[in-house]
Amino acid sequence: MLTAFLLTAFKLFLMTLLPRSFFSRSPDAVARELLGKVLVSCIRGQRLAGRIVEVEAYFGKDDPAAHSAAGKTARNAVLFGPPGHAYVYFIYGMHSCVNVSCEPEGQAGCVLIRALEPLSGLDTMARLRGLSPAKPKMLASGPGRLCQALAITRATHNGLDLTDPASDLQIQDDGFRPEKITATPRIGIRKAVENPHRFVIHGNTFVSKAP
DNA sequence: AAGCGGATCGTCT
DNA sequence: GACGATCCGCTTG
Repeated sequence: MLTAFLLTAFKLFLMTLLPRSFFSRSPDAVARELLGKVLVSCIRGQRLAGRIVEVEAYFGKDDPAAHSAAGKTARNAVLFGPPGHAYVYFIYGMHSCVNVSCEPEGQAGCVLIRALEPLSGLDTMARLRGLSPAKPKMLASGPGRLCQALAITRATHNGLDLTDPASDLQIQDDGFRPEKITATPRIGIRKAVENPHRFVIHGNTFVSKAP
């Protein structure tokens, strides 16, 4: 009991918030290095957290599949702002998906977070997902699922600064480093289908789809 | 195990 | 007025 408490305290102590400079780079580089980091959502004082195990890179220039391909609009404006902010969009009439803006201000690259390995707050995640009992792989394996599990919506989270210590949505580093990363084509798009800009932690069972 | 279609609505043409 | 960076349940094999 005491040991568990000390381990938890030590782990929290080791947690660091990723700085804005981390995100002010190419989406490919940010995507790869986001694997293994921890996405944290604080909802009504509770900490819902999961390790990022699957991501996709989208580019501000020369990427027909990106939401920013046709230029800046009210919907995608966050992508053209400073790096390290949440771009949350609503899709198919019922799902939310969350991205992190990358590259310097004015360039619209981003990384779509596609799957988490749940770490804390699993009971609440299951309730938010409408699942009982909680099957861990059903909680946050998929971009729509993870937003539902962490209560992320466009109305509440779009534009949040993920590098702000006071933010209710953060990305933290707990020291975990993936042993091997696999690159595959991106999922669910119809343009630029071939380019391998989807990255997963090799062998992780919480990815949304087998490689 | 894999494939199909319905649900559902904000955004841009 | 069409479509989409999805999910789920149902069907078939």
